[in-house]
Amino acid sequence: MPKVGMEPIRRQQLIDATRACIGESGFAATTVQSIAKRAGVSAGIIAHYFGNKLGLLEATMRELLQQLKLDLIGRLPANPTAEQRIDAIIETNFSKTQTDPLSAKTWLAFWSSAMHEPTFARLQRINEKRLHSNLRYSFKQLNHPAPNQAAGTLAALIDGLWLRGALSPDGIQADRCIALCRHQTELLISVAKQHSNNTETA
Amino acid sequence: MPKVGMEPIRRQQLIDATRACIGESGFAATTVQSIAKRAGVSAGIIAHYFGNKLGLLEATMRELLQQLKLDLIGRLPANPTAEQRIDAIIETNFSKTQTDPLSAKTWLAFWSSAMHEPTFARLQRINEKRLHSNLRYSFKQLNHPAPNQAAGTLAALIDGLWLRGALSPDGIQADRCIALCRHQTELLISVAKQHSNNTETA
DNA sequence: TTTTATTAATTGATCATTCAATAAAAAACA
DNA sequence: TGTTTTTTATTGAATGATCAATTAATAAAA
Repeated sequence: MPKVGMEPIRRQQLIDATRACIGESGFAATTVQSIAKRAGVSAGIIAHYFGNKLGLLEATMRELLQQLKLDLIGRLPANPTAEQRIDAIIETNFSKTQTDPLSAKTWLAFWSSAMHEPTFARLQRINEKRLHSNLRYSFKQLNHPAPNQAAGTLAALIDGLWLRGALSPDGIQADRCIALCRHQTELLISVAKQHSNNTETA
Repeated sequence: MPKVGMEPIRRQQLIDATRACIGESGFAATTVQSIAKRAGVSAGIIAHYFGNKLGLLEATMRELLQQLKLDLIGRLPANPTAEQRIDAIIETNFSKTQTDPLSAKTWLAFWSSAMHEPTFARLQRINEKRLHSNLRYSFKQLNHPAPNQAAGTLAALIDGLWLRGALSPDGIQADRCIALCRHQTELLISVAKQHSNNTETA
């Protein structure tokens, strides 16, 4: 049956199947057999395209991160204001593609594996730092007196809502999470404005 | 060698060993062999006291939850004010016993397993609800206009700081987390007070 | 003599990886 | 153009390791 040029097709099929398996059954129950079966190919092909199981898992996590990155870029207007940037970050993190139960479970599975798998830990840390520095930059623009702290608060709030949603039987309530994050942002900005007024009049 | 009355001793040894194994090597690498070895007993004894591996894991998670519960009770003064109650909750969640890297990793491992293991999911949900309802009750006492939302925010912030710390190479920075949560609580209370004034003068 | 405590070895299942075999397609060659 | 060789794509079976659970055996204590 072999046709030429299957590599990109098979790679994508296998990555998709991996996401589906992890989301559906978790990391522990995701075997190369179950992935191959879902992708409709033989298990041996995984070694051919990804070297081994870890290689496939790494490629899968990379794609999740890439998707998140592109999603944010797509939501950012040209020359965004600080408020717009924060808003785009919030919306991206609670977008449909990120909060459907399958993706949410896949993310959390990778997060917990990152504790003991250096490959995942590295990727996870890059993502975490990007979120934090994007937020910090925005709060700096808003003259927040403690941009680092404000960014840490909002980043943790996003991750926390995310985690609680992933573990909840109802899944992530995106609208409610976005509303909560927006409200929190307003709170943090109002603190920044009060500070601005105080230093101006001082 | 058998002595009588070993049951409580062995149970505790095995639970401790399980926590240590999961915290050190993660869920995937924690086998009954590795637990038994660390506890200095034979693997067969696990079946004798806990039925099977899942039974031991469940007992381990129960102990983590119990410890958290007792920790909070110990920190609550008699007839606490709402502020005191919130403060005790924050301090408990970032206490030494909860934030040392081993415990943090063990918690996160159970959280992610809860996605696909109903036994863990049930226990995790009970804990989550207790945190939320404790906070909601306190914000209600403070006349916060949206106690449910305020509780959701602080609970998510706690979990988020917790998650980010568990995945960070530096571990959980308890002091910083507590300071952040306190600051957030003040923010939320100040909103409550403004609301009180508005409704009084209206 | 029965109960409690414990081990070490066995069993059977599962899993990732490797490997030999197969064949279509492409390239090299005649 | 026709033929041979090489490359690419794929499978299914084997290999060997690992693991949870079971079991038979042992012995102290009641």
